[in-house]
Amino acid sequence: MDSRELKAAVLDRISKTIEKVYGNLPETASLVFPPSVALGDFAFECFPLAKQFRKSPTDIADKVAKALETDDLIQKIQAAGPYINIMMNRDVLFGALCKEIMEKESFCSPVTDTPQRIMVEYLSPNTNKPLHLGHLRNGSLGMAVSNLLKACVHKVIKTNLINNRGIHICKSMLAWQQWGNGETPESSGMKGDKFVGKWYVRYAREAEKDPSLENKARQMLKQWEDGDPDIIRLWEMMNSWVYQGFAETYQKFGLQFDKFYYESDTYQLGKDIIDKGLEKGIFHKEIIDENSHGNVVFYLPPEKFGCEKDGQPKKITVLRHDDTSLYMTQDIGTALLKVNDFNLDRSIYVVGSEQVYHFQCLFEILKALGFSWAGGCYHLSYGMVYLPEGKMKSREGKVVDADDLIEEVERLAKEEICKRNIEKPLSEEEIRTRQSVIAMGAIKFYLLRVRSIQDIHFDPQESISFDGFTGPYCQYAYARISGILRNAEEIGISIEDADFTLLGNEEELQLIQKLIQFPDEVGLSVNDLNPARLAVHIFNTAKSFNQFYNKHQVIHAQTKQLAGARLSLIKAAAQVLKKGLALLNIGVLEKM
RNA sequence: GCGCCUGUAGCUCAGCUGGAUAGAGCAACGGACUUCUAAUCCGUAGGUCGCAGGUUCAAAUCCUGCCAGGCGUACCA
Repeated sequence: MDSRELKAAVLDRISKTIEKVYGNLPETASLVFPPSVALGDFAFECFPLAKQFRKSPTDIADKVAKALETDDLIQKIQAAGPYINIMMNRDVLFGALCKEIMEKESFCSPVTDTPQRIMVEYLSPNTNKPLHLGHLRNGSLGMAVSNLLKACVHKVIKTNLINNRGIHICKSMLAWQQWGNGETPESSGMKGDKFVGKWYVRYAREAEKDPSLENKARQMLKQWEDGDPDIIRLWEMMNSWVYQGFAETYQKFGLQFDKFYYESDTYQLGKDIIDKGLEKGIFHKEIIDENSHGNVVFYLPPEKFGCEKDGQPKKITVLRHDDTSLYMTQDIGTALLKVNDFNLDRSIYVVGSEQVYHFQCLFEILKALGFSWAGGCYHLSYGMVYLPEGKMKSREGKVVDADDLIEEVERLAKEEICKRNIEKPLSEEEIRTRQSVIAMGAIKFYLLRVRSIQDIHFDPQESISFDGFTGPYCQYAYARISGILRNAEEIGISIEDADFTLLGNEEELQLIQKLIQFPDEVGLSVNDLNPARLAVHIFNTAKSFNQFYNKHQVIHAQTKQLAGARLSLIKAAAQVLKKGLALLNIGVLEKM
């Protein structure tokens, strides 16, 4: 019996009792958890019934509690004010549930009745600079959301839309062309994305002194769109450097993609759609005057987007007057391509919150174009990452580089690992594995533990901490359980000996409660596309285990029946921790 | 100006489909390792839930107004 069936069975008995007492089934009924496990395992609130039966909730609680009978499932019933507190049979609460968790792989999955085809586009880097902390936040979110949706048995397609064309890309190309002297990542010993990023920064520096560069970059963009072979060759070469560099970081940070889109492949489709839309009168070619430049624009519906000061509807440019495309052009093309390729029900865009307006406009345009699937598009936005000295600005080199951060946290993890294994030094290989799992866990957890809508104020000290509400704290709980399981096996303690009626102290109840709550927490995290909720719950589970661990013995318990029962409990807890962390794309270690 | 978001303990944040005493982590202070890994645990201290109204038996949570901060306001992405 899993936790949902367990709750449903309890609720069913309460509902039937209410019907017996008041003649009608309750209109709404759900179980909650008492503020303290000493009160009971579940609680039923009678507030909603007060209206239905025109009685005070305290009265109802009292009457229903008296009428409820104990049975194979329910051990004890007690009214407490407007609540009915329920204590479960220990054999069922601990035994059946732990067995379920240990044996059934899908124990935590809130499987949906209506599986959908869902695309999660995330990361979507520019090919003119290396990945930074913001990308790590984006990547952590994208992976976690994908995992969560997949756990519900949705078909998820993880996509990376590579922004490999446009004026900004030309800038790094121009700088390399002017001052690069044929240098390559290989000849300079640099990672490819770092190398190209260097030239982007160089451009910005030179452009301050020489404003004519802006025009040269624009010219180069036009040449690129016209297919100039020299420019295309240069572009291909520099792109390949960047892709190579990105691939290393994806691998290291555990980012996976099922499909790569390249804006160089999709912008043309965007242009075609806009041409057709222009014919149909969805878009409009501006007349050139002092206010407009002859661009192709879309007028946003005023009832939704308001008006300009002069009372005109707001417009948004979808194609430049010189026929070069913009971000919006490309995004329209890509959106259609995605649906054509994968027949999607939903399309999720994991993109920073500074672009909410852009996506509101994009989705509005898609709707205006008559695409029925436009309603399935959703912008999953996340807050900015601030540094102690303010907002990250890549053009000014004011960023936390992704590779640097990873390296730094790995170094700290290594220190901790070695400190703890002085007597029996570990192999280099073992250290590398452990430091990577711990460091990645630390970074990902730090980035996922707050709601995505919140801005993150990046504190270098705190971000790499392994204490408190962190990934390594959760991993450590798992490693401790693993240690106990190893020892138990050696000593010959087995869950076969378990007598679950011996369980029921405060710490055991706290822990089992976390395991019961797990599937619902996963479900709520999926509904809100909010991995932070799950992160909190995993942490609480680890904490409940640590509290239990500090106060009670497992393999040295008074009897082997108790030892077996506790072993079963912590083994189930380990499964939940592992599964939960895996949903956040965080690994676990048997030993730390 | 307008739009969106945020405002809860010294700091970073949960809680926001209204319900039992408003929680956690960090930092501070005091304790616990001859005992399954102390990357742990326990205790102390710390809060007019931005402000003011309203709805309700019940508001951090819902509604209105205001204040403060952030982002956006498109021929950048």
